[in-house]
Amino acid sequence: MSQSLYIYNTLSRKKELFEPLSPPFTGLYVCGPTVYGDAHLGHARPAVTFDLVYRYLKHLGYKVRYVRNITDVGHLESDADEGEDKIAKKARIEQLEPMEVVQYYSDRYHEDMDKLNVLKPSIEPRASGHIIEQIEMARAIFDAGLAYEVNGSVYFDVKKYNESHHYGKLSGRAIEDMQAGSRELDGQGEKRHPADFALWKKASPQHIMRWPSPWGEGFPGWHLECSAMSAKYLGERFDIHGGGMDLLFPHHECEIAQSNAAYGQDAVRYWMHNNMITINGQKMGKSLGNFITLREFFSGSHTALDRAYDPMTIRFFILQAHYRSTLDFSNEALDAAEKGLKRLLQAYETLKHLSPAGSSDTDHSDLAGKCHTALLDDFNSPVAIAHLFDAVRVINAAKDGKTKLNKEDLHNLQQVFHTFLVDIFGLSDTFATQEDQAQQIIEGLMDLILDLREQARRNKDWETSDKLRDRLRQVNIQVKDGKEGASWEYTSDA
RNA sequence: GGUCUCGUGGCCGAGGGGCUAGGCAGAGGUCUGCAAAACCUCCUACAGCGGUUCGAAUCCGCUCGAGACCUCCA
Repeated sequence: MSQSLYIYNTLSRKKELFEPLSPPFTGLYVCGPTVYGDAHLGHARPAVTFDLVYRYLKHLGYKVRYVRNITDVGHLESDADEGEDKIAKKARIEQLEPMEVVQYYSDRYHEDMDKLNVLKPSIEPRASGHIIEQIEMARAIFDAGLAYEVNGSVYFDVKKYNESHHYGKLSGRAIEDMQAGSRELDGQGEKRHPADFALWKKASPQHIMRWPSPWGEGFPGWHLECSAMSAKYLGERFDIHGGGMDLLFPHHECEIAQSNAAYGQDAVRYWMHNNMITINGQKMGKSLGNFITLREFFSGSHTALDRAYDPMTIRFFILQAHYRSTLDFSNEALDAAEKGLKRLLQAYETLKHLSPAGSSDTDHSDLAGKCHTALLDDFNSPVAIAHLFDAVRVINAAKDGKTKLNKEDLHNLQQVFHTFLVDIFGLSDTFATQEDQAQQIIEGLMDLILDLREQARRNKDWETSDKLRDRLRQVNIQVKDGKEGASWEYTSDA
C-alpha cells in the first residue's frame, strides 16, 4: 500500500506526515478513564476516536501496540474526603475498599465500551499496578535535580525545568502567564512555584490509598502514571499519544516535562487531542454536572433524552464529526444519526442480495480511494462517510433497476462497504438487537397470529386455523386453545 | 485577567481564495390497492463591518457572539 497518513500534531499545530519510529511497529498511548463513576458521552469520544485511529493504523498494515490506562489512584481522594466520617466509623470490612470501587466501575466501563464496539487495547495498565515504576521515574527526575522534597512530598521544579526547556510548549503558554489565575490549593504552601506539580504526595493519616516510598507513605502524583506506563510499554520515545483536549494542560504538559526531566527527551512524537462533546453549546463534563452517562443513552433513562439510543447510533454520531471539532448533542442530532446509519447499513444489506447486471452505467472504482484519501487526511471520518452515502444512492438505484452494476462493481462496493463500515468504522452490520427487544417483537407477532387464527376459527375456516397452528408447531411454538382464548409456549421438539 | 479555539442553510456537520460535501427535517414529483421504503427535483448557507485580491464563506483587521484551558474533568 502506498499511502501517506497525515496527523494533526498538537505540538506543531500542523498536519504532519506520520512516520513511525520503527515501522511497521507503532505505539499508541491514550489517557483512559478515571474509574470512579460511570462513563458518560464525553468518555465515548476519545474511546471511539482512538478506536478509529487504532483500527485504521492496523488497516494500513502497522503493527500497533495500543495502550490505554485506567486511572485508579489519587482521584479517589475527593470521594474519601466526603464520606470520611461515615466511613471511619465502620469496620474495615464494611467499608468500601477503593479497589472495590475501581473494580466496579472498570467492569462497567468495559461493558459500555463493548457495546460501542470499541476494540480492547493491547495493554490496559492500571496506575496502582505501576507504583514502583512511578517511584523510579520520580527518583530519576529528583536525581536530575528537577524535583525537590518537602514534608514527604516530591514536587517537580517547573521554574528550574523551564530554564533549559520550554514548559508550556504543548498548550502554548509561558510560565510567566500562568500565575495570574492560579489559586490556593492543597499543598500550595509547600510548592516553590505555583506551577510546580506533585510527583509524589505524602498520604494524610485518613488517606486510604497509600504505598511506601523513599519519601515515606504516600501516593504518586496525578501526571506521573502516563509517563511511567507509556515508557514501560512503548519505550522512552514513542509515536502517538492521544487524549481529550481538556487534558492538554496541565496533564500532557506535565508529561512532557517529566519525560524530558527523566529521560532527556520528548517521549511523544505526535500528540493528538479530541475535542469535547457539548450540550446546549456547553462542554459536557463531570464538574458541570451536565453529563449523560452512556448507560442512560442506551436505556433512555435521562430527562434530557426523548428515548433510548442504540450504542451504534452513538458511535456513528461521533464518527460523523471530525474528532477535532466540538460535537453538539441533541435528540434531533441523534435521531438524524440513527436514520443515517440505518440508511447506510440497509444499503450494505441490499448490496449482499443484489444480482449483478451485465454492465455498469457508472464508474465507482474510486470509492475506496476517496474514502482512504479522507481518512489519510487526519482521520477525516465525516468525509469518508459522505462518500459512502454517495454510493448508497447508486446502490438503491440499482435495487430499483434504475441503474446497472456489473459483477465487478458489485463485488467492489461490497468490499468497500465491509472494509470501511465494519472494519474501520466498527459499525456492526446489524443493530445490536437486545434480547428483550426481540422477545417483544415475538410476542407482538404471536398476538397478531393468534388474533388472525381466532378470526379464522370464528368463520369456521378450519383450514387456515389449522395451517397456522401446524406451521407454528414447525418452528417450535405450540398453540394451546383454552376457554379464555389461545396461548402459546415454546416446545423443545419440532 | 492570561492563553487559545470557534461562529456554515430549520437541525447536525465537512470544506477552506474561483469547481459552492454529506446526513436529518421540509416541499413537490415518480412508484404504489393503502402505507412505508426507494428514486428524482427543490430549499444553496457560510455572524457583522472593513481591507487584500481579477475574485473571499475561505486570507488580514476590527466588532459582536459562543466556547475551552488556566482547578478534578474525555
